[in-house]
Amino acid sequence: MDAFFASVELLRYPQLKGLPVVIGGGRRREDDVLARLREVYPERDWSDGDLSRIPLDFFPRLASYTGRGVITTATYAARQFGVGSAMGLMKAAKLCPQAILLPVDFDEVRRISRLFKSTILEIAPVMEDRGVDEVYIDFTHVPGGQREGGRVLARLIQKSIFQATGITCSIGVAPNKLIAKMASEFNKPNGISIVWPEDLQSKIWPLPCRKINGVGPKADEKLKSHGIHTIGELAQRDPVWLIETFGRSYGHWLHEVSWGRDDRPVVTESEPVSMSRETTFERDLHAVRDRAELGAVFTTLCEQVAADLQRKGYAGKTIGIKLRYDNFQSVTRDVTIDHFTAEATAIRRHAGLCLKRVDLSRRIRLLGVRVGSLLRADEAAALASSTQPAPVVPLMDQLF
DNA sequence: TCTGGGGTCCTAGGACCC
DNA sequence: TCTGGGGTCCTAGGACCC
Repeated sequence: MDAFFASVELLRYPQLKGLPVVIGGGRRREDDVLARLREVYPERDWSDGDLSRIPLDFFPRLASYTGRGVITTATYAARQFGVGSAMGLMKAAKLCPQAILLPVDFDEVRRISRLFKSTILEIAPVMEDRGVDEVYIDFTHVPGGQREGGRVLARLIQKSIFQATGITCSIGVAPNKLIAKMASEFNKPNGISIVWPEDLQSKIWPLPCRKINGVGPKADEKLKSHGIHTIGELAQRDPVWLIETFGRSYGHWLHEVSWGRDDRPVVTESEPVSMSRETTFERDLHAVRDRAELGAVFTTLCEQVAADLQRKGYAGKTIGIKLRYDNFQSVTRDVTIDHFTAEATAIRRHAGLCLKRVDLSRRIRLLGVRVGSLLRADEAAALASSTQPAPVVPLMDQLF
């Protein structure tokens, strides 16, 4: 193996080990739980989230949940009941009513996430950010990165992350990102897996196709309908047939990944393409009957996107909205304007026009606002001053 | 038992220009 | 008036990921 890629996945809330706990729901009554716990048990250190000595009946049971949230993550004890990430909390309550429901502590997650990444960067500078709890690392040019197939370096990273955050992670090392990602799942929650090119048949081919990063529920269903369940079965299919069945690009890609081939580099820097804010209402709203409420939420979303853009230093020129109706069908509308903006009023104005182009007679469960075609704010400003004539001073301003 | 929020990328048709 | 091909941009929807 001449290149070594590692996929590192951080595992949250290890201190809840053994308890059936489900985390999720967000922004609801349960948000108060941690605050209440801090009040009731002020002597305890809540920064490490150690809940093991608190009476269980103190916590809200999942069975009493009535909202619309989904599970962010669940302990292994809760997963035994079939609950897991992205599952609706109402469904989870049926499967495991005794589970304890905790809100997500977003600030804490962000803090740990930053610590996790900065710790890795000190050891291995070629790192790709894949979200709050996941990164790819290129070990190839890290001194000692190839000793024992990468295991020595992986061990050092794992140990350093644990010292910095108190949280465990699993690491997969392989010749490319695709295999490294799959390898990182072999030895959860605190393992290291090395997969060599010659391990393809024994370790990768027996896996279900769904384990491939990029094969989701739809593609998996279609593969199954053709009798393809494992990656090995996929690898045996004629690439021409795959292209005919799944399209030129996706079909070719399926063939390549089934043979463990992936030459994507680890990307250390990237510019955002869009920024958005969206919200699902507690109950479905109607454009006419709930006009005031909808209007207020809409304005808030526009202000939030504008604030996000300004804080991060970007401006965009494609402004759009997203609606989800009560039947879960989504529609989007967007418009591209002739200049870059990060202003809430401008976003609100153009998004408002987009809103007029969709069916507003049906009940709405979600509303979102998006700004795309982003450019760094300084570049956008330079562009504006170089391409536009001197700004026209409005008549009223000239007069007064 | 209905399914969060924040993203990226791909596809496909149509407009428009050369 | 009909007929080209290529390239780019815009828009809408959808799959997928964390």
